[in-house]
Amino acid sequence: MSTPGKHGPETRSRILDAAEELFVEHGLDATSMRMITTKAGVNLAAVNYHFGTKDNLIQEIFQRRLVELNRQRLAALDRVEAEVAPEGPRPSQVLEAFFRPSLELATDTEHGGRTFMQLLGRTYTEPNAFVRKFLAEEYAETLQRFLKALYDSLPGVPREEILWRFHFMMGATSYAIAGTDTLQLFAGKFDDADPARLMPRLMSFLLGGLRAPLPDMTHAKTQKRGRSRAA
Amino acid sequence: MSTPGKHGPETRSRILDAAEELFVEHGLDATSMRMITTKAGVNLAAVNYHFGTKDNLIQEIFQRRLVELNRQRLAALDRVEAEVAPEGPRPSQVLEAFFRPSLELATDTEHGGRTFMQLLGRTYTEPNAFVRKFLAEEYAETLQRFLKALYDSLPGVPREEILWRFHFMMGATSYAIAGTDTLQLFAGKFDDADPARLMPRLMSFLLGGLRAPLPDMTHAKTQKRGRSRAA
DNA sequence: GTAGAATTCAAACGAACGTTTGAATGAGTT
DNA sequence: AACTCATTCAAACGTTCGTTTGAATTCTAC
Repeated sequence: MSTPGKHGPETRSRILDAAEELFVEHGLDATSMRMITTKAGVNLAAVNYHFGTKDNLIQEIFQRRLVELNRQRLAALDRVEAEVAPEGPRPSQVLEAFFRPSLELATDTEHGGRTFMQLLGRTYTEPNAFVRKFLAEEYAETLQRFLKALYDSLPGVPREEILWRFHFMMGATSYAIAGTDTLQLFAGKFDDADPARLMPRLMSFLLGGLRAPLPDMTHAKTQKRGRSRAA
Repeated sequence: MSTPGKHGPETRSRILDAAEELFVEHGLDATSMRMITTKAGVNLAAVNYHFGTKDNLIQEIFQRRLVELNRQRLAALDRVEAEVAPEGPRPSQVLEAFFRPSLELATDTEHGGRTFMQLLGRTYTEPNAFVRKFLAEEYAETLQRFLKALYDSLPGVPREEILWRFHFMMGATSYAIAGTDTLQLFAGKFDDADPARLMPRLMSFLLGGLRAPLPDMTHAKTQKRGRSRAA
């Protein structure tokens, strides 16, 4: 079936790399087959020959990266769980295991890692049903394990709150990676996008948010206006 | 045929409402003129007649909401600045002035406010150049005033750090509004999407992140790429 | 060196896109 | 009544889309 290339084994990867860049630049829908094949320097029909459909191409792009990314995340979680056997890992260690691999991938400019992470961040909110479906499948196991680890590391905190805060953290991280230009458009300056400095900045913020005092939900149902107390 | 013999100014707003919903559901590109006019129950040519082009329609949808949203934000900032004349507002008050109007708009299900805020959250990362351009223009003044207020409320904290954290906060908020279904896909349960409970949850998280200890950047500078070298 | 499979290629496919057209239809004015 | 002007309508415009086709080309193996 998928017997490796006889002719030019480069063609497949040339397409993948070109498509990845174009998807980041223009979005999934706005990137046409002709743009991809032109940039890759291959024939138009090559995409359908090697990948079948455009959706399949998209799926392969995400899979080749996500499988490796989540493998690293789970390995990191295994590591910290093995280290601190008795009491289990601390919340900061769980967060590090989850977010550091993605930030390190976002640092890699040589192999397109940064390109892909920008694409991934944008795709979390992509309405495309096909994309959302396998994104959920690809993340299911990883999310489940990390949420459990986070629950265990924060005994006494309602799981619903942890889930929400994990949601917030993923949003902050995605924007940090995907949309440097977003705030750049907004705020002007912002020349310093050095990803090596991003990690400590983001981790401080995420930990501060995760460990913030729980909100007072006593009259949250009807509350329209009013000042939630800040510690 | 579809509208029995009546001419009316409804056509414009019918198109706007239908388009807003469809843009949220399928994205800007994937929503066609024919989908919009069919849902609105108007003739295909009506969009071009009333709005000129599809891009103009998109722009009008965002403008009619964003102008009002940023007006509310600035009014709220004026209010807190007038109240606490001498020492200036506290960070929590600045954040409230910025984020509460958007969350309240996201609560409004009757007039499509929630629909629009989901669309807006997704659009922050939209590659569409046309959309990004006027989004930046529309936000320029508001962002500038709020960043200044935030700088003043946190004397001694490097502005670069505040800018980053504001970026993180916008990311977390956008995801909280736009992508409840994102985490829902990931995590399963999550039935409770009551926006009235979202506000205190989010504010606690944001304040915790904003006031987190500053990261230690002592040796983050020189390290460019991964840890290929042992220290 | 020739058979046969794998890959590339130029060309075309039908469908869907945003937009334009020109005639039909309505309400308001004189 | 007739005229005006804004709006609606069915139909078509040219373009681009993702995909398919069938012949050429290149590689592998005998």
